[in-house]
Amino acid sequence: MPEFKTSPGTRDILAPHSARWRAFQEVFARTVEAAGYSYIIPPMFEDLDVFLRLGEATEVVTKEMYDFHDKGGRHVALRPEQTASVCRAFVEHRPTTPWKVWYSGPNFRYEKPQQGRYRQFDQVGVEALGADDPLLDAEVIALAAKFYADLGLRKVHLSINTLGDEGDREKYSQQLSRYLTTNEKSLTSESRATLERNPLRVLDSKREPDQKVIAGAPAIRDSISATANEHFEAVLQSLDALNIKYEINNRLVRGLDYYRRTTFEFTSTALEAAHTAIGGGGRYDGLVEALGGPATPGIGFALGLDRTLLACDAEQVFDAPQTAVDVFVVDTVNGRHAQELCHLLRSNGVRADRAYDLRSMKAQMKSADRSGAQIALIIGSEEVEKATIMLRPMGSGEQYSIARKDLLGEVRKALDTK
RNA sequence: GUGGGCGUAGCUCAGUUGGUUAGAGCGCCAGGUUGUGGUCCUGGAGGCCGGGGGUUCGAGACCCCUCGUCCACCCCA
Repeated sequence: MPEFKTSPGTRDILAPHSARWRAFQEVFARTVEAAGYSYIIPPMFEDLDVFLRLGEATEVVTKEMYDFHDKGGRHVALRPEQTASVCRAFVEHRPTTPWKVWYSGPNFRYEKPQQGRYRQFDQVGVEALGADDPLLDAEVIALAAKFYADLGLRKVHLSINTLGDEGDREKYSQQLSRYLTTNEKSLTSESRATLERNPLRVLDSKREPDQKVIAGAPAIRDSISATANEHFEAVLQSLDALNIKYEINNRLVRGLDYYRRTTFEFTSTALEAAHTAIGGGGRYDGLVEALGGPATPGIGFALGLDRTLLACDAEQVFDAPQTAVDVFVVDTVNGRHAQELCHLLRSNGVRADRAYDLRSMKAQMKSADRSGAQIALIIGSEEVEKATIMLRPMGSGEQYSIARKDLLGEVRKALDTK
């Protein structure tokens, strides 16, 4: 057993999986940049207070933060998500609105790891700040849906809800609290504890006894303001116009307390177990203000790479891309011919690799096979004498001699006909 | 954070009621083929049986602790 292993909830991502990750990020970049979102790279840690603004009832903040004091005595934390950082960046730089950005990178939450749940986990996402327009809500949701489709996913389910405005949320929270308190005896002890902290979160409970109580709970849509309701209607209408299928789920509250109005979640129906949630987001119209900026509306979403890729596995789509070289050079003379040929080929845009330590031809051919190269170039003493190279298209069982000076042309020709 | 399953070779896993030098397949290396891979054959390397303690004449198997991992809850991506 090795002395050192990765920390719990972290892991190395090796080929071919790593190539898939990169491709994933590239597809995302293409999708959102085509909609006018620019790339932002926020720092991985910030002043702890930035994240505390996410809400005192948010478990991500209260229980799962990776925080520490740095050598200068600052109390900092690894980011648990990126929305807060983006809003902080907005306040710090005051870009013109609407400010539409996308990001990609790791976040950190101190949780008990499971499949699809890591302490360091990657998300991609977008945030759009400075516009109230319900059409923007629909655009953001449509963008996420398009991205899933671009990956090839079909079994993605969209749930949507509105939490009303700040006052509505509070009003509903009290109303719900009254209802739940009345029925407290029927709730599980866990939910009774949750009820103390944040009544809205009780709606998330999947426990049987709670489900019965929740089924009879008042719905938030009945207690939101006319303007918030109007906003929600407009979002739905726009989604209909874009032909995006959704299900209104008035129990959907989500774990981050900053959400106002529109909130949504994508689940994969191809996945089972606890990690079906592959992405989500919503409006957070009070967050910029909470971070000391001017009242600025905002909306965004984040998708988990791991879970989305698990969904891809389940649907057997979005395979890892091939990263093979084009050519493998076998040199049984001294290795220097391979060195020079590789250099020449690479300089001319041909992907080339070789073996080292002057191993036997058999061993080098085996490496050539494993490399996935389409052709092997073989150089032995005979070739060196005649200034030729043996060109062997892999898989054909045939090979032919070419003049060394014709290398580039012959290689290109052989690659083309493949 | 709570509860449960599982930790044996690089990987996937066997390992009888505790009994001598711990196995297989795949992968890796070498040879069969002194210039040729993908098939086949032969051989080889590679394990403090997750770690620590205990029971026993004897532990990979049993007990305790610990760490890791997986599953459920919780939370969420």
